[in-house]
Amino acid sequence: ENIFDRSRMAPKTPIKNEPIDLSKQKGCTPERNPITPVKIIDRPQPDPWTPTANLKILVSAASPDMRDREKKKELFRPIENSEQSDTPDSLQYDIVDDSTVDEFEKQRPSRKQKSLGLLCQKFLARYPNYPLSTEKTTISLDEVASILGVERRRIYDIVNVLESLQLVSRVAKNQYCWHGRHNLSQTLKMLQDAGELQYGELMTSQHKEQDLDYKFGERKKAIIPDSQDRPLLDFSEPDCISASANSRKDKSLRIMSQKFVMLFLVSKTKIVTLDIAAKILIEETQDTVDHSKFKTKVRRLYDIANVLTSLGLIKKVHVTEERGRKPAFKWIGPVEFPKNTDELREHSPASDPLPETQRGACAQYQTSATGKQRFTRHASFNSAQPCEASRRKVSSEPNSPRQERQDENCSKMINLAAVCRQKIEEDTGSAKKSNTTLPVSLLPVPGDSDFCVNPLPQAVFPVVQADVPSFSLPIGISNQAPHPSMPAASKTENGKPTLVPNQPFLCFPSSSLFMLCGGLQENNLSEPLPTAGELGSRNAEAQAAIPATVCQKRSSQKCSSPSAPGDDEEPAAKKQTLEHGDLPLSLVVPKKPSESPEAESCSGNGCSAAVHLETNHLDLPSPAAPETANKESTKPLDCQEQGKQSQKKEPDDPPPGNEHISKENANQPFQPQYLYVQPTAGLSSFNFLFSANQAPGAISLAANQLPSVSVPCVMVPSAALASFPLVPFTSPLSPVPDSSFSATASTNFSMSSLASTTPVFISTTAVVTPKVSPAPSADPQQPAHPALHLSPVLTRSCSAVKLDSPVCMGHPVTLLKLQQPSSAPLTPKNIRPAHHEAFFKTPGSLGDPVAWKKNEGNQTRNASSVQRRLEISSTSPD
DNA sequence: CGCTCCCGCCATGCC
DNA sequence: GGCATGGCGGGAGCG
Repeated sequence: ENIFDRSRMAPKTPIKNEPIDLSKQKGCTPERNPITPVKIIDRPQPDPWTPTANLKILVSAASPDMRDREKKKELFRPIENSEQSDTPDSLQYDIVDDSTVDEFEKQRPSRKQKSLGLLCQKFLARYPNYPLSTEKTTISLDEVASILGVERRRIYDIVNVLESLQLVSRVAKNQYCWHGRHNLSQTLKMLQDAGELQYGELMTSQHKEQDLDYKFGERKKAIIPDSQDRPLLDFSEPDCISASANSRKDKSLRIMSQKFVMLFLVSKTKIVTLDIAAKILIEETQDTVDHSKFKTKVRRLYDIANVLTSLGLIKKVHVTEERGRKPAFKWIGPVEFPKNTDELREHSPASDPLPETQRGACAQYQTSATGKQRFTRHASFNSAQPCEASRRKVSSEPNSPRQERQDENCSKMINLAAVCRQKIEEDTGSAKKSNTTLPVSLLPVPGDSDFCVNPLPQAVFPVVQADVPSFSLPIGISNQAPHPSMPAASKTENGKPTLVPNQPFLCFPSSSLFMLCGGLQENNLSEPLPTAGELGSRNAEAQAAIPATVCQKRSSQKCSSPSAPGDDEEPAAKKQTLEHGDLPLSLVVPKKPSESPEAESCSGNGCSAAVHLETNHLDLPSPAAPETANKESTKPLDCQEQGKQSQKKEPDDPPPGNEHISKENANQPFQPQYLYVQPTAGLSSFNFLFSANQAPGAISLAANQLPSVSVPCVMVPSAALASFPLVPFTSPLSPVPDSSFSATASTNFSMSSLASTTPVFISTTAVVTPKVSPAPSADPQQPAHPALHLSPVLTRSCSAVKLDSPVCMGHPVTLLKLQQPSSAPLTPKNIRPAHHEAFFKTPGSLGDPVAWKKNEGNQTRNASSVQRRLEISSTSPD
């Protein structure tokens, strides 16, 4: 057969190598010949493979077609084999399919199967994210090409992008050196810096206008002066590489890749639409934009994006603009580096005492795998944390040997996680796109409009949960974990007011009332990445680690949010949600104002809100952190389950971590329950969501605040929703208290709008009392033993229980979560009232946003997510 | 139908 | 001239 092929193939490039039977050797040991392989295949036949064709084939096995196919198969097989053998990571997917499916199908490579992204994954699977410093892995292009069963040309595409990030460097002809992600964070930082210089202001410029920034209101300056790109970074050389080689033009792909990444890093929103990127890149090039060029650029960007996606640095999203929906990519990799800007930076390796490797791992994790990152992060965080964390938290834990271990573990875990993730993703397949749960969880992802739409069952919750927990955690908890980073980071970090959650929101049509039941968490948990499981194993250390992870998550998340609070997300998606949101949106924002003015500006836009939400999520997770340890233990299970369930998990590495956290949060404390109430009378178009968890007071607050918000829709964290089963109440409901609720609630609401405070509470717990009382006594929550302490399991059970019966009703479990915040010394109750007041007060009254923030920082956490939301809103109005 | 982006022709430049 | 690189864009797969 081989021969056969050759004959066909032959013509083109002379056989660089001698005819190799790639097929055979590949499987076996391709290694040796460095030579350029001959093209593996030429496409034997023109005939399109159609399912039908397959059938035919089947029918007549002997047909020539069959043969060809077979050939193809073989060709591909090598890939599969390599994958399998090489890396577990690789999708098993294919394999499975193969078994199940006809061989034919396998063979026929669908376009997807040949995608650059997939190819890149396979490629990456072959090498460790963080190779030991000692070992240098060299990559032979020919070898890889043959192993992966693709043309060299494709490998160039991958390698060029990887090289732009310094994951590899060119050593010699046909030889590249694999560096892994150790330097990734550094590289990204460099790019970020460079990007700021070049584009910095730019982000805004005209192009952007349209999109992201623009929306956000960032006014960016127009242009960049220097722009022209010099090659920003010539990483390549730095490494070991011999730079000798690069002369060729500018190697646009490499440069484009760097610039593209820079755009993300510079972008507040972290979302870059292809067209904008193309325009920017073209401009730099200075060319006049001509359509064809534009198209070409876009094609290249897709190539780059595919690789970056495989690296887990970006994900595809859609930005909805006035004009319509545009393809865009969102940065999901590490955002903050040590830079000054964000707190996050702290994480940065610099501070870390850890060995490079470890650092690398950290970095990797970020980029790469899901949950892993967290760990790494936190490890790094720990070290780093001091900065922020220290402030808030107590001690930053220095890196202890423990950390190192953790790191190691982390790396391992990460790998595992990565693998798992991949699998999951694969399994999930398309799923991610839509939900991207992971992303969500990880990222707050508000961005994706899609998300908004989709309530995911999965992971998302974290967000919700996060809200509460986060508060607490950050506050008190932090101690343990150095993590302060986590929650703190987002929120506390800087002392800024906590961020509002990033959570993605769900929009509900104003309709009747919906009860959301808590308990979802579990589901959410599902998301937990394998990583978590792994982590769990380690758990022991976990505590420390966990927090770290949390931190990481946060950091990651935060990064996004904090750095660009407003922008974070997607604008588009948000927009949808935002629409209503405008008001509300603004809410969130406040937190960061300090840092990002932008955010503020953005806040105006819905965007900010989204961002905030995300933040919250982050926060939440953080709180969870402590719990995490516990969870971890549990997690493993969860993970599995999750994997199945959630599948969603996406590539985002971080998410997993978050997820975990979230889960944790969810588990314990919080099962947030929300009520969605349509406003009956008073408010014309308002719908409210209440969180059961929150103290009644909170609710009441809402009412007060409401005025500011007049949105037809209520935004709910998607996560939350997802987690909860929604029960639509058509109208007043069942007799159950709920019904009462509904009634009351509605009234209240209306009231609220008018007056104030009656809080409507539905919580299962005692809370139910609708205390209208001004104060939200919040206390009910007191219980709040730190959820953390609670064993996740217990919590779950509890939640479950609650849910079960009344659940629908929304007996919400109010849990402790609030308390968690308790960790904070403050008495929640006391505090709350204050908050509430503040919150409730009209934004205007708020006047002291600062106070708010303060409160938030401390108390806020205590407050339920809802409150926060409110708060946020209030602020924004400001 | 339009978004994606695979595929591979062919230019560029080194040896 | 041979070969390594990689720019580039036609056009097909896919949703």
